[in-house]
Amino acid sequence: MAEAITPRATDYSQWYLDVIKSAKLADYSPVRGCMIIRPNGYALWENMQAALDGMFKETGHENAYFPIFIPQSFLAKEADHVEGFAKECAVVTHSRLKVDDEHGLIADPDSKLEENLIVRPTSETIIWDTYSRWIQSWRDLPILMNQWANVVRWEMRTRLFLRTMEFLWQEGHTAHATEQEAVDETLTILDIYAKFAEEYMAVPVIKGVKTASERFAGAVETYCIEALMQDGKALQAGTSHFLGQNFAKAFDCKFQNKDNELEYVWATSWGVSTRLIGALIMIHSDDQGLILPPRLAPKQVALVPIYRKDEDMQVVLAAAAEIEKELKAAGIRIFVDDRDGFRPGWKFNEYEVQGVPIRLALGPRDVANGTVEVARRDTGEKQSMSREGLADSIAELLESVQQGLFDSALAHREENTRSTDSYDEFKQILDEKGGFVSMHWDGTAETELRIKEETKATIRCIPLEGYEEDGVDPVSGQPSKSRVLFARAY
RNA sequence: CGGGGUGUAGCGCAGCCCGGUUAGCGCAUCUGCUUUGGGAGCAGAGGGUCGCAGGUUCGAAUCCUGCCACCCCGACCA
Repeated sequence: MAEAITPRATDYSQWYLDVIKSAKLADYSPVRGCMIIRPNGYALWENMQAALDGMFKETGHENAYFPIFIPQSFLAKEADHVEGFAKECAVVTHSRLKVDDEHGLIADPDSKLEENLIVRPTSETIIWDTYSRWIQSWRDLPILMNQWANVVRWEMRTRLFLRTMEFLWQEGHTAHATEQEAVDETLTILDIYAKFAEEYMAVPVIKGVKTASERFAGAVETYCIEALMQDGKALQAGTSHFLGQNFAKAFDCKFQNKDNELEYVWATSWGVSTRLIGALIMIHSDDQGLILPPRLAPKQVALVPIYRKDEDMQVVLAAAAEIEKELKAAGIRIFVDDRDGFRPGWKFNEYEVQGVPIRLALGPRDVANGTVEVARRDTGEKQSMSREGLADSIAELLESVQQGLFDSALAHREENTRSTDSYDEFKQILDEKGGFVSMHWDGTAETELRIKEETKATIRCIPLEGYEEDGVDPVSGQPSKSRVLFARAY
């Protein structure tokens, strides 16, 4: 046994870190809280990017790129925004190093910058400064823009993928002539996020609205998708913000409308990050390691050739090459592991730990019989399949794995979503079972805060659908118009 | 920032209380032979400023002082 993965039941946090390490997704860096994304992790991210990017473009968005440095003064322009981000900004103050006799290498005092630069924690400010120059007329609108970038937030406590000081994400920033158009955009993106999570990641999500206290700094309304992890904790998987005219006012971004009047521009911003990889790991994987949904898996199928003698090797590798060609032609991402210095058992284990959805084993016996051994990672089932029509069988199996992962994640969420009208029962559910708890809430920040302080549970969202009903908040005794979803969260 | 912990080979650790030959062990690595349908076996080899800086001592990984870093648990967050 090279490295053991801590079982989930023993220590869920350690299990999560062990899975990342043994699947070679990421590594720690010399700098606290930063993460090295290894090829296995990055390939996964690239597949996520490709799918999302396609959906953004289909809905009329274009990619651009803005600088990593933002003048410090920009951050000060939107009051809520600065309050939200000021405490976690990396600040660049000098432009040079020099060797000092006493202290070694130091920032050269003579190179102190005229104005400090902030390493972007998000790009609203620099983008709205730019939009104020780009937008004059209603003809300049809308602007539907996205960027793939890295951002830095100086977090106090970090966790690989879930919260790192630097992370990769996409941030969309759109500008509109009317409030309705901006709200519609916010919801269009929310739908894209939910579709991506469910159809590609096989992660069921709940669409909802954040409460005022959980809202993005500078937003009028924050919409989100929330997912439930295997340990019963919730994770915010993506957010889409309706920014109103807040940033337009802060950066004096006005346009002349068809009636010849000056109006402030309406805004949205939205993002998902490498945190999604964390969600993927926590939702599907098991004590043996990572489990990847086929649609995002960099390797969908790994073929392990088995042979003893040299003449067997020739025959087996030739058959493996045929299978490879056949499956590739059918658009399946297959990898033939013909490395000689590793034994089959070792390879079986490697692909299991790395979450490859389907593993094929091909030995002299199979070649003689015209079969191949097929093992699926999610259920562990093994079967012998005929080489006849193999590409179709595998494609079907991949779909079945994809659907199976979604179904079991959904079943888990449903089993762990409970409704209550009693605060005592609410606490009991959180302590004994975890998961989502649906309860009435009077809509006040006071009650929300009290519940958070007493139970560590937060309102994950006010779901968009299916939770409206008249009732009473059991904590305050005040009337309520809708249930909301509470959970302890990452 | 508060609480706890850890720094010794690439990784994981022992040794430290009670100072004393050449600082050990497991995994990994390299070489050779045998192996190959579920993480191979045997034999050999390489690899260390014991976190950093002072101090005590004939002698410090070990005792003392100071510093630094990282990890875990809380408050904050995509």
